[in-house]
Amino acid sequence: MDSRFNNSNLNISEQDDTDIAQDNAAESPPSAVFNIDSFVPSTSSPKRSRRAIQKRVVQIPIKEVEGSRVKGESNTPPSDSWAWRKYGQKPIKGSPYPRGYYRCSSSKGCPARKQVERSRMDPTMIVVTYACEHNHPWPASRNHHHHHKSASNNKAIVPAEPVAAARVEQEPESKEKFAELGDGSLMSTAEDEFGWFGEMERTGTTPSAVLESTILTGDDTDVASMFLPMREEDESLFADLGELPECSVVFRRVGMDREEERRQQRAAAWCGTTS
DNA sequence: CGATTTTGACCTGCGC
DNA sequence: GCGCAGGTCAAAATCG
Repeated sequence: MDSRFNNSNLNISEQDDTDIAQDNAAESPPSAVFNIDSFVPSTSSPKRSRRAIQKRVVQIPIKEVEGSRVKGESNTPPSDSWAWRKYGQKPIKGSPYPRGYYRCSSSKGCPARKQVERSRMDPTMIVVTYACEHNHPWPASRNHHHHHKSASNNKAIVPAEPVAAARVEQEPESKEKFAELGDGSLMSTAEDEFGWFGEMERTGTTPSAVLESTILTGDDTDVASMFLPMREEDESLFADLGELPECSVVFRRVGMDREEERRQQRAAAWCGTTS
């Protein structure tokens, strides 16, 4: 239906965090499509938590990122407007490409994280998953001053701020499923539920695709609020996203947690403070 | 010299 | 209970 999202180049998928939120997943989709793991530190028990987490997935053509020259052209995180510090990398089971884990370095306790990996389906695409708390805005980009990439290794990561993201994964074998998802349910849902979805396109950002999802855990009370249109914060987030390379796909996920606020509060404080 | 990346070890959730 | 996957930590190495 949405020709815009119909590009075979883009793949958008949504994952169910149901697992995280609830033990019984109505249907556990085969590992096929996407799996979103909780970005949340294991410290928090996945069972009933209330922390809200936003996740956004962005797909960017490697071309745009062409930062990989000598290094391992595996996954070069596209530069956004925030600062990130890589804290890990792991090979992913069905994918020939590793996944890099980044943490926001704009502000000290910033909880924002992001994962960067090459799309299995489209090796030409880089999938970036941003994750952050729903309630707190990303820290101000600290790289405002110097915005050159850290040349440490050829990596071009400019300070970026965390947004929230979801990770997109695709299975080589279950492309069909994927297609279905991307095509219909998901997309429509997005459109219906979120007006911004459409706006984004208009904005001229021309992202390949955008997806937003809300993850609820335990309570549905907040669900409503979460689903509602985005707030200022969200907007800003998007604005930031606008900086992303053209054809990018953005997904967003929101989840809620309950305990663990402590940690987050701290973090939030940091980020929110905009130190 | 400080900020980051690299990389293997460690930890946790999940499925069998 | 064990092993697999995925995510994070931490120490050493690098970059600027």
